[in-house]
Amino acid sequence: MSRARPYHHGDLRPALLRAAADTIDDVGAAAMSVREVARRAGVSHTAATYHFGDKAGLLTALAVEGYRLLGEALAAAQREHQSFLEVGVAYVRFAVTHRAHFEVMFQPALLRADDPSLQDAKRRTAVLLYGSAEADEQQTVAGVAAWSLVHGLATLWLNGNLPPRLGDDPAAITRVVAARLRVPRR
Amino acid sequence: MSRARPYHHGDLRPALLRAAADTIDDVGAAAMSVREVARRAGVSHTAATYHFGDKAGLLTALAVEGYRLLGEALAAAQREHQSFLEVGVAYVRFAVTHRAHFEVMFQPALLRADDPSLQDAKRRTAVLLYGSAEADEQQTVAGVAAWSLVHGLATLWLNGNLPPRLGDDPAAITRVVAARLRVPRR
DNA sequence: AGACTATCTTGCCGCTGGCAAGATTGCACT
DNA sequence: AGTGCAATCTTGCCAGCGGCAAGATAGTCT
Repeated sequence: MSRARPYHHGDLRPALLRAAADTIDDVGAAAMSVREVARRAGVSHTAATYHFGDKAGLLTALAVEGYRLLGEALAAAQREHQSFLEVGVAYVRFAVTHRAHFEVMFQPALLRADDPSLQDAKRRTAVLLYGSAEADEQQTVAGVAAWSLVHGLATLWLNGNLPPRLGDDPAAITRVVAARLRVPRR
Repeated sequence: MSRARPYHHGDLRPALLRAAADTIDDVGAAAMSVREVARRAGVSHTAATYHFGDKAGLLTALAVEGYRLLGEALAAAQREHQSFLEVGVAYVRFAVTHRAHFEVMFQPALLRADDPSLQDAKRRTAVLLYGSAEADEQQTVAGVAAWSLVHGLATLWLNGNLPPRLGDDPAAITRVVAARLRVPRR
């Protein structure tokens, strides 16, 4: 067989990020181990440490990737629908379809909070969600309200704290629930 | 010295729960170790295992306690203010003043999801927040919207994702932000 | 007093994260 | 084409962790 795994992987960093996301999907962020992630990627656990420094570094990289993906998803929703509501739906959809990323992004205890790329990613997302620093206060409040609602809805959905009677389609639930929010004044 | 720690602690279970909450406040739920909790309580780590079965059992007991405390806080707010909004404020206040409990309550991956006392506690809280199973759909949706908003606001506050310009008083922020919610029809 | 049970400890195991040292490889420069 | 160098990955090691089995201690009931 030709593919007798070469000494140099060649594309290990993204492979490790994929393996980490898969592992977290399976066992949760808290139970994820660097060794298991490395096993899935077919390398030793210190190979992961080499690329990310330590476990927190790996999770931080995953969170940064998550903020990037979320930003793209939200921008795409805004572009396609020109609708505030559909951006919220895209937020919940992202949380549900990227459980691992979403979970890590909002557990700062697992991350290197001082990492510049992380701070950058968070700042960019914040601007998308509640406007830049120069926005007026009303707009900021409206953004925070909307973000809070969809964020809470997504997390409550993910950990099974929503009443079953609302059905099992997160997007549909979001549309119904978010309707209770007063439309933001432009 | 008289208190040369007797073989039998006498009140270990609650002492361990307190120690666990303190530890989580310090290092986060993921980094909490049974051994550290036991050290803080002055016993061996297997003493904790004896009372709670395993680590998930300890965290489950903490979550159950959290649901109970939250329920009491919400009921008190309702009783004192007769205000839907102030119940939401109490929710956020609880999250901020009981970080450890709050963190554990909403991370089911850390818990024994099948524990009857946990399911019971969750059910009771759900009734408080979005009405009983017999409530009409409109009321349920309004409850879910309100719960989502305050839950999202609390978690975003806890992990530093809110814009600084809103100030540093969670209760005040809640009042401003929750005002964006349409008042529930009675 | 003696038996029984609840509570807690010690000793052990495999797994984990991180460090140090060494092996392998690609690349730059000559 | 070869040679030095830096990047990439491995092996070996350590203390700390969670969980199990066995044993020690103490309160309770008769």
